[in-house]
Amino acid sequence: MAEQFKGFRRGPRRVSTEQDIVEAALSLLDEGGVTAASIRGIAARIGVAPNAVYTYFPDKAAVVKATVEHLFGQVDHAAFADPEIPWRRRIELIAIELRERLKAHPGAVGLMIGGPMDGPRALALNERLMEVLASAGLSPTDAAKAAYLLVVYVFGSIALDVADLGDIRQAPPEAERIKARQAGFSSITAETYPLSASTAEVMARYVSTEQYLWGLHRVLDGLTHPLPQKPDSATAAAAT
Amino acid sequence: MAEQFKGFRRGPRRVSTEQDIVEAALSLLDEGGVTAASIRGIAARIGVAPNAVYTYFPDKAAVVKATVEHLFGQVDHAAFADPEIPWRRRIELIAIELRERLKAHPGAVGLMIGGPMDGPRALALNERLMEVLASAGLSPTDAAKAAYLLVVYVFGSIALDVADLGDIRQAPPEAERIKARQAGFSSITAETYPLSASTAEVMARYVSTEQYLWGLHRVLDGLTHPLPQKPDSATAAAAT
DNA sequence: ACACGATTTGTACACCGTACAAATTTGGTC
DNA sequence: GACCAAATTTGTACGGTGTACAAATCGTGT
Repeated sequence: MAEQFKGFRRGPRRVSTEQDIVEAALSLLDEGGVTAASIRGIAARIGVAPNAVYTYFPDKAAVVKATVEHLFGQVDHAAFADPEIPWRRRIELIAIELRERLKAHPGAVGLMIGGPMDGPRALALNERLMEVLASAGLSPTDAAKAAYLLVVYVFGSIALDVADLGDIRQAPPEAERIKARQAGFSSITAETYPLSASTAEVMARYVSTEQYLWGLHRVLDGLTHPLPQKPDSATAAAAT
Repeated sequence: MAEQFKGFRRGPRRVSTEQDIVEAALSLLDEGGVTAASIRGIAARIGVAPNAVYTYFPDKAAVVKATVEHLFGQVDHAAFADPEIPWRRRIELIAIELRERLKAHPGAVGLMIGGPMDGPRALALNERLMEVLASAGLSPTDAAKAAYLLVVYVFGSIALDVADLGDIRQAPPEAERIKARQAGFSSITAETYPLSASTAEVMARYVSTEQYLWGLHRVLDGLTHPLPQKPDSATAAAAT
């Protein structure tokens, strides 16, 4: 222990640390989106030259990675550990917590989807999920697969929620938008597709927490009560 | 009709069209990832000055949008329309088709997650899905919600599949990687989290089509056979 | 007081998206 | 065939990005 700590932090540490950088990145992300979270912007916010960041992080990717990890660290695991709460409710609570935590930083969500979710805290979340599912009676293998499925649902849902689904949410396609689109790439979107109005409505409506939880429970239903599989349809296709 | 077509295409159309641009963008995306698909790169591939692209597209975002739409256009809808095939198998077929089509262009997947999926072809896909679910006996409202859930699962699954999950897949964290990480952002990842080896194993294994379909069918199970809801847990939380 | 090492900074390079005006090519009209 | 107008391409340029390199600065142990 004493030997481990021998090499003390030296040098002119004035303002910046890893924490400062990550926090600056997060705040910039919230204010101005992904584009605002630049190395130069981060450095300017801390009051430091851009290159100073490279003392603590080798890459910008590393900064992003650390920021994502920082977000995962804010997720409260308390509900997971409480054995008083029934397991389904526990998962529901953590799904809500995760969603609210991530939706607080929409810019960051775009960063982790397709990005680095392999940090220790992100994996720890998956680990806890598996434990809960195992305690619900699932076999270790099924619990692992189920945990992955749940993660997919939660993140996929949040991603599509936060995503820029264009102007579907805000307004029906007016003539102006159509004109602009046709001017932009006419030959590609020249064909017409039958589109009912309900599609846009549903996508606009699904952002609610209520429907998020509805989907979550349908997934849980399928996990805990899988239907007996007929050998002719799904299994046959999967075996190839 | 005749009046509509009066303004004929004039001018020196030598090499570039919307199609050429999109195809160049896609090929560059496949070869070098997102960073390679730059306006300058696309223009260079067609043998044109970078600015020439802006004749056909107002933005780079428009190019991305068109590329994503182009991908959706490659998805074969045939299985959807065939009433001979049982509906569950139809959904399975389209899920496989979509997955294979998207996995052929991993770089593009990162583009659409959190990106523009509001094109006519993307919406048409959702529309067909709703039709199949409705024909399976679901009410229009439930069909709409179920379609959204399925889209979330399919895209979330593919996204996590294609995503750079770090080195989890490839190798266990060796001392070298740990050292590099600690050198990069020591104070943040200094804490240790309990991590079982199975987490990494499961994530590494789940890329298989078999498990992708397993999850799909569990979701379908939950959709077609939702458990009777107890008023104390989920519904109470959702009502708030 | 001195030196060492960690940290910060200045400068610079290659790349990005894209705005603007000038040049080029084409089709239709006289 | 000459001309015009419109569509397309290009040259140049600006501000932005990530980041490599060497020089300068500062805190700390001896």
